[in-house]
Amino acid sequence: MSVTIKTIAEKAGVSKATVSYVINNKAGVGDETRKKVLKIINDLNYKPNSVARGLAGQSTEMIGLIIPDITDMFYADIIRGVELVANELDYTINLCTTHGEEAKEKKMLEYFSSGRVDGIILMVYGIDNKLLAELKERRIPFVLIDYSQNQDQFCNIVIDNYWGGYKAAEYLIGLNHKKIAYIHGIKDNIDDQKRFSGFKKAMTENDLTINKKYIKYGAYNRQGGYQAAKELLSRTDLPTAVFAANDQMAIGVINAIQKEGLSVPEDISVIGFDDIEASRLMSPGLTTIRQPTYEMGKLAAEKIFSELKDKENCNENINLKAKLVIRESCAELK
Amino acid sequence: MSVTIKTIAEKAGVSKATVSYVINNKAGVGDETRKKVLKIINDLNYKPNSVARGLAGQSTEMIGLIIPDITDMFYADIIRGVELVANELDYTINLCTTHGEEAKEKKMLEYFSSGRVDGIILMVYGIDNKLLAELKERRIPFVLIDYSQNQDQFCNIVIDNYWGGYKAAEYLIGLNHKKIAYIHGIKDNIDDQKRFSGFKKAMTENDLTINKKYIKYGAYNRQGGYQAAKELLSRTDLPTAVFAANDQMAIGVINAIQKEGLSVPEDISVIGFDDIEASRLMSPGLTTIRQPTYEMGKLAAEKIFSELKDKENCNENINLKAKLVIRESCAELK
DNA sequence: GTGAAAGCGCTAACAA
DNA sequence: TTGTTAGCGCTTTCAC
Repeated sequence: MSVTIKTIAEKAGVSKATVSYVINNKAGVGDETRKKVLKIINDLNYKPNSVARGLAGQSTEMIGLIIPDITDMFYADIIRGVELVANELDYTINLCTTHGEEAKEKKMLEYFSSGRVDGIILMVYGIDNKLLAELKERRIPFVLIDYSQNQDQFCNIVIDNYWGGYKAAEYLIGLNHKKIAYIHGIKDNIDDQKRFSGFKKAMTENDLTINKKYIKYGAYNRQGGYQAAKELLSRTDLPTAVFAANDQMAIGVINAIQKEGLSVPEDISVIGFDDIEASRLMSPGLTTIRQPTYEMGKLAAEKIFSELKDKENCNENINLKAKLVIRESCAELK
Repeated sequence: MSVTIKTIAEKAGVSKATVSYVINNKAGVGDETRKKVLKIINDLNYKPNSVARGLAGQSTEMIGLIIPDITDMFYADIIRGVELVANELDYTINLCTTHGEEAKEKKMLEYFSSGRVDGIILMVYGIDNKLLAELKERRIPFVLIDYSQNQDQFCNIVIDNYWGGYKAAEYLIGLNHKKIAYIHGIKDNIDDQKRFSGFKKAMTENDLTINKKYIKYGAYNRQGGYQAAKELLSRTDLPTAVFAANDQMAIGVINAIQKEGLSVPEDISVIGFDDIEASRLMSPGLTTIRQPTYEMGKLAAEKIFSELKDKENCNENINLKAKLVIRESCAELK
C-alpha cells in the first residue's frame, strides 16, 4: 500500500489532523511535533493525494482548458498565454482537446466541472447557452474564448474581426489602392462576415465603391483562394489589391497571380488575415492581420483568476484588437 | 448545493448503493427501480463526480501526458498520436507542459501519480532513474518517450537516431557524393552523437573517408548552421554535400550557400534531420530525416493501455525508425 | 433485489 | 497545541 496521511500520523504518533496542519503550513502545531512530522514525511517520501484533497473541498490548483486542437498554432498560442499566467500563480493547466466534436466538448466540460479543476477556460462550438447557464448556476468559474452566442451573460474573450477587416482595408487604401477585391470564404462564417463588414466600412468611409465584380467566394483554403483569384484575373479590368478572408486563401491568391505571370506586390497587392506560420516563411512574406492569440490566452487566464481570488464576476464580451502585420505582399500604388 | 448521488437516492427513495449500481450498469437492480432512478438522474441532470469516483478506487479514464512544449510541432505530433489511441478507448488525455523545467516535471509527476490518472506518458529530462523506480514500485503504469538513461528497466519509446544518420548518409552516397560534410550541434548532445555515428558507419561501409576538414560545429539554430557553412565555404576544396545535425541548422547552411552565390542542390546538396514545418515550406524544400513523432505517440499510448488492461509489462527501449523525406535540396552528383 | 456501512485520503470544525 | 469527528461523493462488501 502506498503511504498516506494515516501512515505518517501513525509513525509520528500524532493524529491525521496534525499531519494535515503540517502539510498545509497551518499555525497551531508545536515546533517539536512539526519537525518530527516533517522528518517522517521526508523519510517516507510522502506526497499528499491531490484527488482526495480536491474532494475534501480544497483548491485543486488546476485550471481546465478545453481547446479544439493543439496542432493548430492559433490554439497553441492561446494555450501559451494561459500557461504563462497560470504558472506565475503556481497553477497547472489541464488541457483537453475536442477536435470540434460536440460530444467531446460536453464530456470534458462535465469532467472538469465535477471538481477536477478550480476554473475552466473553454473554446467550444457545440455547447449552448443553456449548458453554460447551468455551469454558472453551479458557481463554477469559467471564461469563454471566441464564443459566438454570448449576449453579455458570460465572460467571453473575442477577437475584433470587424476592426481587423477595417484595418486591412484602411492599410490598402492608405497605399492608394482603390480597386480592391475581397475574397470571401464559401458558406456563412461569422468571422468572415465581420471582416467583410469592416472592409466595407473602410471603403465607404473613404468614398470608395465596392465593386461587385471584385467580390468573390472560394473554399477556406489555398485551393479556394487560387480558384477565386483565377476568376478575378480572367477579366481585363484587374483589381490592384486583394483582401482574402484568411491567410490560406491569400496564399492561394498569390500563387494564382504568380502563375499568371504577374508579380506580388508589384502588380497586385495581397493581404490576408490570421498570420499563420506559412505567411511568415513564404516569399514574399504575406502582409496580414494578426489575431492576438497569446494575449487572448493571457486575458482569459487573468479573468479566471480574478474570479477565483477576488470573486469578481465578468459577464461581458471582451474585445481584443487584431493587429496589422506588414510584410512584403502589399505595395504602394503609384 | 449541487446534485449528488445522495440527492438522487433520496428523491428515488432508494439507497446510494442502488443509485451507484444503476450508474455503473451493474446487475442486481430491479427493472422498476432502475427506471425510476434513471428518470430522476435525467430530470435532475445528475453527473457523477469523477474526482470522488477516482478516490473510491475506480478508473479515472484519463491518462496523463507530460510534455515539454506544445507549440513545438515535434511534441504536438506526439500528442496527436496519443490522442488518437486514447480516444478510441474513450480515454481522455490530461496534458501538462513543463518547458523543460525539472521542478515542473516533478510536480506534474507527483500530481498525476496521486490518483489523478490511470497511467502516465512522460517526456522528461530532469527526472532520474530513482524517481522512476519509485513510481514503478507504486505500481503506477507509465511509459517514457525518448528517455536517455534507460537501461531496460522501464518502457521507453526512442527514435533511432543512429539509423537516421545512417540513412541520410546512405542516401547522399547513393547520389554519388563522396565529399560529405557533417555539421554537429555545439556541445555534447546524445542525439547528435548517434546521428553522427550512423553517418560514420555509412561512410566507412562505403569505403569513404571522413575528412576532418568537413566536420564542423555550430549552435543548434539557423545562425549556427550559417556560421559553420561559412567556414566550410571559405576553403577551396568544397564538399559536394552537407549533412546538418538538424533542420534549423540545415536551413542556415542553405542560406549561407546561396549567399555565396552557389545554389542548392546544383552546387551543393544539403540534408537535415527532424522535418520541421519550415523544411516543407521553404524553397528548395529541404530533404531531411523525419522522426516518426505521430507513431511514437501512438505506440506510447498503446503500451500504456496494454499495461492497463492486460497487465502486460514492458521494460525495454523500443526503437522507432526515422524516415527519409526526399524533397529538392539534394541532387545526384554527375 | 436492495440497503447499511465502511472506506478511499484528505480537510476542518469543534473539543479537549 | 493537539486530537476527535464528521464529512467530501462515490464504490463495494456483506447482510437482509
